[in-house]
Amino acid sequence: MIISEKIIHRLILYKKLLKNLQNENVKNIFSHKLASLASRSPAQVRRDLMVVGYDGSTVSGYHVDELLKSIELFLYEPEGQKVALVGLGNLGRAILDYCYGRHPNITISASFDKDPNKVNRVIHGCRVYHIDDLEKTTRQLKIEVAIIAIPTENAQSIADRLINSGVRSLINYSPTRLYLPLDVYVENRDMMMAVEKAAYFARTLKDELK
Amino acid sequence: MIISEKIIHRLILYKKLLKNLQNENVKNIFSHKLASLASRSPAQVRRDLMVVGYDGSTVSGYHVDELLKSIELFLYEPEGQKVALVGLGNLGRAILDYCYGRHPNITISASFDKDPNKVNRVIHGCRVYHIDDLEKTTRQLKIEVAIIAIPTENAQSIADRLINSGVRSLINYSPTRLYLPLDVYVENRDMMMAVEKAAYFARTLKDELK
DNA sequence: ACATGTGAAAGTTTTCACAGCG
DNA sequence: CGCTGTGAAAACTTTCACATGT
Repeated sequence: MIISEKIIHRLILYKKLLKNLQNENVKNIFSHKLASLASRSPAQVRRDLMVVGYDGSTVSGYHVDELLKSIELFLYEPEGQKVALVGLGNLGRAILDYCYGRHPNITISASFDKDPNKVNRVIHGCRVYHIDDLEKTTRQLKIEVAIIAIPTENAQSIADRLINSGVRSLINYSPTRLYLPLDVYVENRDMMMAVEKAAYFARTLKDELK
Repeated sequence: MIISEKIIHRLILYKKLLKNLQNENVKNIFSHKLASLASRSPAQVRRDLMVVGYDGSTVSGYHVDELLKSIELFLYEPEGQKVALVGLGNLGRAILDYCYGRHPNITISASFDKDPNKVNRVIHGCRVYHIDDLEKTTRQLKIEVAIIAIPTENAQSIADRLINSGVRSLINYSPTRLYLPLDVYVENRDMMMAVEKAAYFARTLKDELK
């Protein structure tokens, strides 16, 4: 079966919400409750959970720990996955901070910058390499996911170099649109585009429901 | 007519691409060319452009300047819209940098932080206010769009305060999920969730086409 | 009773395919 | 011709509604 990006996105959200519930010592949850936490319909939650193959009980709903385990099993490589971060300006630093300690299996293991003052430092367990070592390090660490956090221009050439070094998935925070092979996953996160969209809906969403 | 988020997103993308073309002095463009720049199908581009009500010519395609003008007319409030930024850590600074000078009509006009060393400074034309002045300043400047760039916990209470001060649209970079009235637009941009999604597709997108 | 899992229906988005035109 | 604009079809996503289980 081929599973859509939307479903994956929601599974990751359910996982996050379930983790919160676990911390609050909630043991079981019904689809309608999880749905309301995720701002979705109960039917959608149930259908999404079909893909991970964990069955709830009709009497007590889903067992939080078990469901969490099933979703994680479905989503993640058990041996862990390494992520590279290109660009250690304000944005790169923020990404390191926001992601640090959030996931046991997925870690930002290398970052790259051209500033010699940053190279060789270690931030949140992530070593900073010179950008010239991008190919070598990426291959050595078997990195498959990369985050581009440089302001512009050479984003495309950085992306090409990453893909040539074995990276299969990119998150692009630069304002440059990237053109890459079709079997590479790219998520574009142009910050200005997000603001423009929000501005449009601030104008038009005044009365109608979403 | 009610226009979907997806179409708006693509229109903003077309606009950006057309701006690039304009800078390269390209005068006209066919739907198939714009489509390939946007990684979409020509039919989709033509259908999207229907909503802005600008008709291309069958002989030379779309006139870049005219089409750009039509899209902008469709998307933006002519008097301009003001954006608030809450949180001036690394992420907030990065957002200011990435958005500065990118849009004539939409500007980040106020930012908020609790650090007294930051308050009253002006960065890229954006004045920093103390977080206690959030309500007053937001109302005074008639701000309708806000960006939440604080790491966690009180994101919900900041969001509530923003909505109570007239904000209609939010971009949430915090890892906290926000619960707000249905007539408020929220875009959640949890950075870790993006990485997790990318990691999943790095594993599964190895051979199949997207 | 009440919640799950799911076939079928409804709704939404994308693509096809072609009339019409310079 | 080779393009646009668009009705109609196809593909995809969400919701409905109910059989089933406890």
